[in-house]
Amino acid sequence: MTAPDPGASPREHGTREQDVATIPDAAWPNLVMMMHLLQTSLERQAQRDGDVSHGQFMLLVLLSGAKDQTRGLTDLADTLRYSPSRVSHALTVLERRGLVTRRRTAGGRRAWEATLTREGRLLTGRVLRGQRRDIRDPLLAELGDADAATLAEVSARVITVLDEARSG
Amino acid sequence: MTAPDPGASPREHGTREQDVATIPDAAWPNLVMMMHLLQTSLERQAQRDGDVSHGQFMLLVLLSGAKDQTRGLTDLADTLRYSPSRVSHALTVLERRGLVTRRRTAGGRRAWEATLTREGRLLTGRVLRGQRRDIRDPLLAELGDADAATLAEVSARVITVLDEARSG
DNA sequence: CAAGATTGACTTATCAATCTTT
DNA sequence: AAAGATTGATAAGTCAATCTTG
Repeated sequence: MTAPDPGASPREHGTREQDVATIPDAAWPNLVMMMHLLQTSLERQAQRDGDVSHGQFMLLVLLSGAKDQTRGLTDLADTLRYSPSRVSHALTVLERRGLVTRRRTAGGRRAWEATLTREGRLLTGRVLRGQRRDIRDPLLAELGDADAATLAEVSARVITVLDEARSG
Repeated sequence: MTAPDPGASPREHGTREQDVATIPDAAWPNLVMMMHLLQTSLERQAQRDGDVSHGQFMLLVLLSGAKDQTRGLTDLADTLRYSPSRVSHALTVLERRGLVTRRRTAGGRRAWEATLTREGRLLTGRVLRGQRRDIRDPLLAELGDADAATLAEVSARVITVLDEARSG
């Protein structure tokens, strides 16, 4: 399949040859389609290997990488751009399944924090392994180290831009 | 913010300096986070400028780029990896709003096709302009032509890989 | 009273079951 | 009967309103 063209200006091409000078015009539609397809893969895989949505899974991943497997709810929400409501609903489900626990933060604050349970750690590991095996590894292998490195850099820059657009 | 590390192997770094040889290890978490943040932006923008979900919007975009603004339902589903059900539900909403019409395909087949209405075209254009102005342009400007070109290529390759994983 | 979080109503997405046309 | 699409039940995400603690 060739990428469809969401976002490109409607214009005719004189030839079918790839026009190097206009490649940047394809950047956006390609990027949008790539993100869509990859996200779709990630969602299916998280559902299949862990019976969790990818949105829930990202919360688990954040916790699994945190000190004491614990982070504040507002912090989780800010990092992932989730609404407080979304975090709350998601944690309710995850807590019911015994994957996380919620408790008040120490220090007499009015905030709460979530902690990954042992079960949560196991599930997160299982889903991560499937993700690496079925999605990440084949993809990065296909790209090769050089392109993977470029992608890492570009992604980091995009993340920075989007972060600044939020806070700045 | 720095990218969190979903999918990276848990290992300690000896130093805080950026280790060039290990940049590819960051490719995956960066990519996952970038996709998440960008998708989030796209969803909010489509909702804001068109009162449609990004999932619905992509259907509109496919139609807007098609001959006679028309495509078969199965074709739409295949391209976007939507289930038949999802396409049907989405078109029901879009049709109710007067943005698309559904009719049987010519040629005595049992298939159906969807066509963008004039209103649908207007809305799609409006959302696309907002998307370009608020998301695409700032982002690609920040990246510069060279990186945008690389991103386009890499995205195209990823799309191909994911397409082959499906059909092959 | 305001920061921080939850609740409830509504929309979107998914999965299984069903209907329709050839 | 099988391709192509719809329907209906459930789960996830969003927005506005509300509860709670310092």
